[in-house]
Amino acid sequence: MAWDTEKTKRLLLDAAVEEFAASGFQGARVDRIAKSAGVNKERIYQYFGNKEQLFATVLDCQLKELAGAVPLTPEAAADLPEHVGRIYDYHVTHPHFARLLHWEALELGGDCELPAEEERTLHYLAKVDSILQAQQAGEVDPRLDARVLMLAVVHLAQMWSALPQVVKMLMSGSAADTPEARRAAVVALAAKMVAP
Amino acid sequence: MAWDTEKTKRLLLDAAVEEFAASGFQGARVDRIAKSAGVNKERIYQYFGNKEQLFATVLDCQLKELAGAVPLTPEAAADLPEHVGRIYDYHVTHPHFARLLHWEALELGGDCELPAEEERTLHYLAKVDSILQAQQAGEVDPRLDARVLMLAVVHLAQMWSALPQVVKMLMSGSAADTPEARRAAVVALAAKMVAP
DNA sequence: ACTATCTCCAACTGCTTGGTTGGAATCATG
DNA sequence: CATGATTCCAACCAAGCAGTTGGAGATAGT
Repeated sequence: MAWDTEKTKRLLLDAAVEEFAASGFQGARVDRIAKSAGVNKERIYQYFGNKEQLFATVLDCQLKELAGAVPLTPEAAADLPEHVGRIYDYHVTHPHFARLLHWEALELGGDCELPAEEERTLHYLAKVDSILQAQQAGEVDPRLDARVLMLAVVHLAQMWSALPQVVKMLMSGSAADTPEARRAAVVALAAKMVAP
Repeated sequence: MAWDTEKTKRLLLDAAVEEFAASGFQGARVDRIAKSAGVNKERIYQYFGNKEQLFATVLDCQLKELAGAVPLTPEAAADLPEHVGRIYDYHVTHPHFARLLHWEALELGGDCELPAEEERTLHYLAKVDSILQAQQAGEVDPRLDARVLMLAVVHLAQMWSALPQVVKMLMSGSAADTPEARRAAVVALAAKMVAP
């Protein structure tokens, strides 16, 4: 049987995404990644160097994707609340992305060089620019700083996934608490926030 | 010299708070806690059982405190934006509390029994009640679900501390980005959100 | 002052884990 | 098909870690 090193690499990366999203860097076990990928552990060191570099690779790929996943074009910025809704949808279908983002926040913090920092910064700044245009077009309250607004959008959109334990304590046993209601709630909140 | 076991306990707990806030459960080292408290490691096992129970104790104390730190009385709920400002202040002066909250989110999640769950739930529900009263008094938009509003308040208030790397990428090199401006921004956002 | 009990600590144990190695199987090339 | 490079893997290693132990110093009751 022929070797398929690309496939092995991909298997490892996918397994690593799962493991790191679930347990973070410190909590992740290299053995588990290898085992769940059905690949020998040693491959990780040949392909990716070591655990730290594997983590960096995972963050690099996934967070790049996260920043660009729901594009905020100038047209999309005209309806910022709906955009928040779409990010919310993205978090629902890709729960490990938000987790990686938070692991990055806690384990790396804002003090050191980040994976894919330049590229992600550009992504964010492009979005800020779209918001600026929407402000000039009168579709978004021009009194708010566009960057602050962008940050608020990010946080509103992940309101339901960032602190599940708080959600649990607040929402325990509410029949009306459905995914659709949650989406509608963040969209409504965003709408009030950006209204001119 | 007389023993002062209470003091040793407190030294250990304080050191544990620092260590767990900085590194989470998996990342925290029992040796480091003991060393930074200036106490022998074995004391931890005598006083707190094991690492896990120490972590639970730390979360229990600190998160109880966090939930009750900035009380949301019915009167305070009348000016919800200013309340958000006060929570923001609290996060600025107690940065490890928010970190513990996020470590709890990532490492425990919403699926298992939480430390001090009942007490914290009561804290939160009391706050929701205050918001409900403010809504009836016409000081807060009555169309929004009070619990959702509470969740949004929590998230807005920690907008600047939860994802420092995103803040960094968004705000890099902005002279106008001061603590006062940040506070004013979250207060303004909250004001628009809750306005009837 | 004697003894039982509590507080403290240095050194130790055993397991987990990141990382390595030596060699077998597979492939590409001349 | 011979040779050298590459992919794969089981077993191994050393370090770091949570948790333990045995005994020394301090205290309180009698």
